[in-house]
Amino acid sequence: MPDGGIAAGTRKARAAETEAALKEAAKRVFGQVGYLRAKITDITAEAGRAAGSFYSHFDGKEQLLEALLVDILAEGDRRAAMPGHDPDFSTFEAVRWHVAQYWTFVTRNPAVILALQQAAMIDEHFADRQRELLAPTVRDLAAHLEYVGAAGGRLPGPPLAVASAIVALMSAYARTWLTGPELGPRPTADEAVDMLAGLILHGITGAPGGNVARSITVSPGR
Amino acid sequence: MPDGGIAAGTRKARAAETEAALKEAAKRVFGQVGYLRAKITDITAEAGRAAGSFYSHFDGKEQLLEALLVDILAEGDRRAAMPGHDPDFSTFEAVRWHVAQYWTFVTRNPAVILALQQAAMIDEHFADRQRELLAPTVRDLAAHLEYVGAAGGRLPGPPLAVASAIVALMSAYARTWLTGPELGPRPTADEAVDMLAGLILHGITGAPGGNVARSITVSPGR
DNA sequence: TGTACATCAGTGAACGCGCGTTCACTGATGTAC
DNA sequence: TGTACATCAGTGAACGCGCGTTCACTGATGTAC
Repeated sequence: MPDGGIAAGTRKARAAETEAALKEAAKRVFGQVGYLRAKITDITAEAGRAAGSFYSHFDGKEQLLEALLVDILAEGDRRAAMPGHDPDFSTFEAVRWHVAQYWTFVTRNPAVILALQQAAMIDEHFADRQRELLAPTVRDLAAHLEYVGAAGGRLPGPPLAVASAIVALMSAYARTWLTGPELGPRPTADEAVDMLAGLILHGITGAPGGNVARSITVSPGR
Repeated sequence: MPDGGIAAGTRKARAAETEAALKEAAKRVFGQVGYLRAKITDITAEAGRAAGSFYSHFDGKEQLLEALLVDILAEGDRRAAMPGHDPDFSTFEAVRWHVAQYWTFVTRNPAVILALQQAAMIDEHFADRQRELLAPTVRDLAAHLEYVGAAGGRLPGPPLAVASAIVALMSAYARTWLTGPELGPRPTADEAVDMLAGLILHGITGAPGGNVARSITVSPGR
């Protein structure tokens, strides 16, 4: 970020810089006051620009959120090009891997995820967007669960319904974890992931807990 | 509800009637467009009253929601005066009983619950209120889980954290169930409760499922 | 390389829409005598 | 029981605040010759 005055750069570069500044400012504002309460002028002020500047880059707050979503999805796609994972869901490691994936995604983009959750409450478009975002995870989980069923395990319900419930569990718990405060002491990210994986695999009756060697750790959001 | 014109009743009765009409209208409007998008004039129109009438009864939308919360909590307290339930959480029945309790509460008051969830996103007061509302359930669950731990079971984490996750699971799944649409076919209320109870008790590896005799069924919201 | 004009990113005061909130008014219920 | 006045629930047009959005303007970058 070269300070203005020295090397101003081309027009396009300047515009791109402002657009990026607005996006970063929006994430900070969303993180502080949430999407619904965030005013356009909060965002421009945080970015150090005039109010009118906003509309040279976005049509409105919705379009800005949409742009942020596209950004994190693009990043997610890059990450998705990964080696195939273990389909055997009867091992703690396999389950934990999925939970950790999800957890990393959420903690990397907390402001955008929270913004989407809020936007989805009043805007049908973003409600759809949220479902789209979670659908691949649900389907992937459901496929694993069918494997469990085929291998003789007894699921508590149809694979798709159980997968939905598990995703609901993860996103809801992630939200309470992100926004706190909770009743007890807040678990660390690794503890939270261990607990969720244990709960998903074995419920409340006997689970490996956190004392199993981990091949995948949760990377902290930077 | 005697129609106006015949027996107008006393002033107080008339006022109480209007207040009740506003509350009922609010529930309908909240159910249709949600709390955040609901306008005061939507509510008064739905109740068949003039806009100004609203402020003879409530100071604003927040106070109206607060009144609705007090109503359902009062009803909940009446219900709470119930025979003590089985503390042994290793049986499917005991777990299912709790899930069914929660499910009944939510499906009886869907509009108010959804409104609270929305209000909690932008209003710290209602965020606190929501935590207050769930805290007894979390603590009750945690107590049961300690019992499980004492009886030799191995929990996936500290009782309070596991209880939090379970409550998060129930409320999040209830919300997707209420607001739909989901990916697969929507389970019935009994199926949903069976699945949640099975998931909580045994996770995805072997659970009684729905083929166990039920002592407590879910009463449909009327 | 230099000059004149065009284009564009960004500015911030002003505009105006939507909606919460007020208030003078109406008609009916309650009270005093 | 009857009359005159007070009080109150409800009305709906009007007001005004907050905030999104516009737009005439500025100074700098790009282009034409």
